[in-house]
Amino acid sequence: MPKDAITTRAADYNQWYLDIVREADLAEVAEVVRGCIVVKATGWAIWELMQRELDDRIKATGHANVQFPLLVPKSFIMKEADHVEGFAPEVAEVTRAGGEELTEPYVIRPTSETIIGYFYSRWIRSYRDLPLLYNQWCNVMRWELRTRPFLRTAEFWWQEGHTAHANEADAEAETLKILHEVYADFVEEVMAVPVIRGLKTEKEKFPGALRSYCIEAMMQDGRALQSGTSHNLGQNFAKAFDITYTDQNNTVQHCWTTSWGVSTRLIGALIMTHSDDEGLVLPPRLAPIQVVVVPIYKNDTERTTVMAAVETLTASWKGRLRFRVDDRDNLSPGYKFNEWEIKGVPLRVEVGPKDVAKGSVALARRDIPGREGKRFVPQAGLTAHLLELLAEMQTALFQRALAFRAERSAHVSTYDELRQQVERGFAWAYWDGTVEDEKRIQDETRATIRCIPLDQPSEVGRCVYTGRETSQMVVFSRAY
RNA sequence: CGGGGCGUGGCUCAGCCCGGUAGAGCACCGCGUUUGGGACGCGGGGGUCGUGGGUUCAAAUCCCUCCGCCCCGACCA
Repeated sequence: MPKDAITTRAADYNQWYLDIVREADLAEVAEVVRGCIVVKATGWAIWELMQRELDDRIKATGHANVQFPLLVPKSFIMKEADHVEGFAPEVAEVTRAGGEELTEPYVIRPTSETIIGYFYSRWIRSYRDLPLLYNQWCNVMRWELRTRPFLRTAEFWWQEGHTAHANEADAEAETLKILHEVYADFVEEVMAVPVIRGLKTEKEKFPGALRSYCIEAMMQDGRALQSGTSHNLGQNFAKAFDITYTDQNNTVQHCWTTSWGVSTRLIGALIMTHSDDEGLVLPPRLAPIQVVVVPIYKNDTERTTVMAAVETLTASWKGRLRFRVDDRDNLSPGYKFNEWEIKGVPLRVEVGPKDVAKGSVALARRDIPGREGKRFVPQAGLTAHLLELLAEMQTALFQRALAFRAERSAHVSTYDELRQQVERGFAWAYWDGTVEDEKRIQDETRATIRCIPLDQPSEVGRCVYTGRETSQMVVFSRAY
């Protein structure tokens, strides 16, 4: 394998990203299906680990999993005005089946608010049926014009939660609970990716929502990646689909609904937050293989001794560590070192004849690439040491990402400063402009308001664009 | 969807301008020597040159169609 298989970030950030996806064997562009990818074994293993962590949190907050159909009657999509406008351009339709034209075409779900709304209207009768708290794990399709593996593909995999509540306060509480207890908690604790929790502006909110909340992360090129959204849909979908209930006073009321989702895009966020020019870097909690063992030997005698030592060493790992012993006989150790580095395995243990003699192993950590991250440690107490190191790396990656974001963030008070700051990262600014102002800024700077952070300053300042006095602080950035 | 670039063994590409026997490196298979940071020798297998059409005695090469990919913009989880 050529040494220059991965373009450096400095040379071409986009190409670097594509190289990582390919070299780490996460996914492949499915050339025969426009805009789609094949998620390969390693990529899917990461997604499964993500799913498990998210699913635990979704259930811990009282939700149950269900599955709705892939196909949605086209008329359903048309029922909520803003929703139609938002999604119409990117839906794929099924117009023929069973060898005949369908009387009503189906769309392949771009999201399931409408079909779920239809069924909720049949299921909900009384306030006693509320709240209704369901989630589904599925694939969806949006016919995107420009696609990139994980970040934007025509088909992607996600979870979409859909809940119905008796009143606005309950729906709002649900929306925020998901944002904090499920999404932000998962992304920061498990992915080691720091996020800003915020509210979307009118311009950026979900089509059909009353309010959209989001978590925004900063990638290593300073651009923002929306990593999760949670929407308070108000009564918009309830009205479009007649989702009503009878309250304690025997009055018929429209429900308040929410929807929220995170997708395989998170894998893109993971790559672009932690990885380096050597390859993928995975936080230990999401690494399908946390420790790889590379045995080193020159002949069969050495092989036997070394493999016996490896067997003893790893005996207590089962169930405590996700590990693999790389006993492939046709590749040199050096090749394996590089391969596992490219694939982002957090820790590598090398066991050779000298180690067997000295009771040591060589231990390399991925967040410090090359020989620098390598040291010799005693075999005694190795398991505990590995577990400690994994925990330490998890924290170190988060801290490193946090420091990077801080370094690339700045408060700006003039439009000129804003223009300059969005070239390198997040620009925090007081804001009291209109949707039109926001569009104009996007035209001029290619940056948008990523969110209105939930933590707002107590002081007032002057709007970076209009100069009006305001207490509202927003974050501008270029985004994926 | 606009502008630009590109489709040739699995991968990266040469060949195309100027039509005439499909090539290289890496990867793969076999044997042997190797193995603590991307090993080496010898032998071997593998390509309807993206698709469809046209021109020609003859097309990877020239012309048209469609499909796909990459980059830059506009739109989006």
